[in-house]
Amino acid sequence: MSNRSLNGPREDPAPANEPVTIGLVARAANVSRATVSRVMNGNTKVAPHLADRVRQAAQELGYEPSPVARSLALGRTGIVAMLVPDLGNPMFQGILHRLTEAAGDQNYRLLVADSNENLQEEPLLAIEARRRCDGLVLCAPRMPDEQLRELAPRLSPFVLINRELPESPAPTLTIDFSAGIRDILTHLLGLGHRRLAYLAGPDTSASNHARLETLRTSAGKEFDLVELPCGAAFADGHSVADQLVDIDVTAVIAYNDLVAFGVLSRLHELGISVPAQMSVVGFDDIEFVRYTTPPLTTVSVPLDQLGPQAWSRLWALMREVTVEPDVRFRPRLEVRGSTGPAPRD
Amino acid sequence: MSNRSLNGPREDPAPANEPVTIGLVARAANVSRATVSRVMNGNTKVAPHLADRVRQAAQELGYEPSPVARSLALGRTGIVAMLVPDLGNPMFQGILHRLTEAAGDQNYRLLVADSNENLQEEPLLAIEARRRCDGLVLCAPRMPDEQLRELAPRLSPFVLINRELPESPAPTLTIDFSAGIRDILTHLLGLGHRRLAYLAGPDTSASNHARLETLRTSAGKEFDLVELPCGAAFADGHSVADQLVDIDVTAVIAYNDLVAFGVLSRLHELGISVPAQMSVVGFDDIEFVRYTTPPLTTVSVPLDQLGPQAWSRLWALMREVTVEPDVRFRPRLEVRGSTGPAPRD
DNA sequence: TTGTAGGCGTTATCAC
DNA sequence: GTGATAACGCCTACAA
Repeated sequence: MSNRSLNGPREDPAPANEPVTIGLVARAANVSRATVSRVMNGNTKVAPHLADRVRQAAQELGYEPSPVARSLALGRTGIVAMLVPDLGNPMFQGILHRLTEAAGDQNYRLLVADSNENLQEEPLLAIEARRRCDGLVLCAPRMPDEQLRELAPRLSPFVLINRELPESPAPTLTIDFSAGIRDILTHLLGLGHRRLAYLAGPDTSASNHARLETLRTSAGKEFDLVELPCGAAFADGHSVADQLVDIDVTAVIAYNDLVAFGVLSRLHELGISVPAQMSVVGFDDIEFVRYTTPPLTTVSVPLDQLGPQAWSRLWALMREVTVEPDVRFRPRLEVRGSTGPAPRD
Repeated sequence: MSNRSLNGPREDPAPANEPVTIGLVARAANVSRATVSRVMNGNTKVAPHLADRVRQAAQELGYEPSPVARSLALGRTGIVAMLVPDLGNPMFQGILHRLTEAAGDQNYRLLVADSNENLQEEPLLAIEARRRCDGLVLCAPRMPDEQLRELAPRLSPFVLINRELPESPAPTLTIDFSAGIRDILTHLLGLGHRRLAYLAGPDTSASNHARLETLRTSAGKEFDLVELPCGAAFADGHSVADQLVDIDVTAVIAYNDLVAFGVLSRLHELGISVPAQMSVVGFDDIEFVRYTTPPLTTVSVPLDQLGPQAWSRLWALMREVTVEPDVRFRPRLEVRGSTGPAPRD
């Protein structure tokens, strides 16, 4: 049993542990609460000797304004929220990192909500998160357009990340997945590959649809396409890799880097050499894939920019100033060691 | 320029866009605000027909209680914070993920603060984060004992993660780094390695000290130890690997998995075969290292448990009930493919 | 059961 | 410049 919550011997005999509020400081400094408030915020001018008294009293009492009370009085919390579909996905790590950083520079804090891919709860979570703060960065790639649209008014101000929403009422940051796929195709076809596999992500995923559509419309003439249901995680790639050997493809396009990494691993276990026998391509360019063996050819999505760009738009929205235009990030093909000429056979 | 912030044609002609508060609902339902409050919270009994009127009014007006106002009135926010030294480190991803999940089950949200390894700001950040919510999970492995100790009263209730603090006033979850190192040594010595390198992490890192100390006290009799300053990131491992070839070691112990991964990658580039020519060991067992080539031998730290365990303690603290005892997690050696018998030479 | 009224800790608008 | 005083939106004794 812990005794940590027991009170030690009382040290302050007098004030019976009165919570240290602005009123207490005011009394101690013999001024009004208004004056204490002014000193703490430094906006208005107050007489130097009074200010000193206040500061000293605050110091001695260990006073600090209550953020909650300030939030209520000011009508703003100094917090923004970000909702992600799966905190476990490394993709979000960079976004969160940079978003926290950017927001922090303006003295805003970040609340993170994780819907855990639970589409039922997502709308409520978003609303709740939003209500707790001043703005929202929403990443909900699986939410139906219609639902998102009717949700929008209750989420504003917010910025939308990593998904399309035609006629979006909110600033939107997207990634041109189609362009990325086209780059990959050009690359692989140039290497002589004519029969490709696509390891599909979750079929609720908008970005998976975008990839798939581009692939399907391109397939047929120059190359054959085999679609394999897979998923979005390491383990999915790892376990799907066995199927690859049977279907006679020379190159694999994975839904994302995690999957590609799993494939790489499994192929190695199977003794299939990459890229000599099989080329593998990822998507996202999350940090560590340049260190895989061989380093993964992938499409680099500028994840690092997503955070700051989202922040600057949200910041503009909250101040009601002009918002920068939407941007659709053009991914960049990163050719590394996991792709090579198609085996002659 | 975006026209998103312009108001569309006013749709509600009557109530001049009055903010929808509890008072509005009360008027609409023709009851007192107290009654609305009671209905919304469902604690007290109110007459069914009144309750219905209230619910309907709330529904129509789109009313939802303000979390900020509730927080002020109730004296609790329903938020907990976690402070991490570097959100970019994958190690925290799992912790955050699970912590968010566990807290969410109790309807608590998570605020995340990232000190970005800035030791100056860290105390203020911790205090600020804590004040915004009901409790704190603190991960500050570089903060001096003394400072943390004097900070403690202002952070309470909080739980301490991933560091030691003798006589800690807060519940503490630590990892037995020494034991992990000892396991690694036993493993490597058993494989015949007699000359090892340690790639040191940041020298402000408490966990680095723990590892180092164990290594140093063990070294000398059975094996030689070469310490190489390195760091905590992929890139650090990658760039330090070149030095390994010159110092004639047969095995490397990396500060963490990231570093080990970087080493693996560089060794492969250099044509040095792992484990035939060099064994490599990591630390942490972050998710993807089982997929490296070869899969990384590492010490598995039960990161997944850190989040939930931290939460349950914080939860207990906040409710002022008995707190579970501290736990020092015993890491488990995961022997995979990156270690093997020392080369005969 | 329901309403009245006061409080949660700040900030902001007034007079002085 | 400074101090009352009224918000901010909600909750909860207490009284009816």
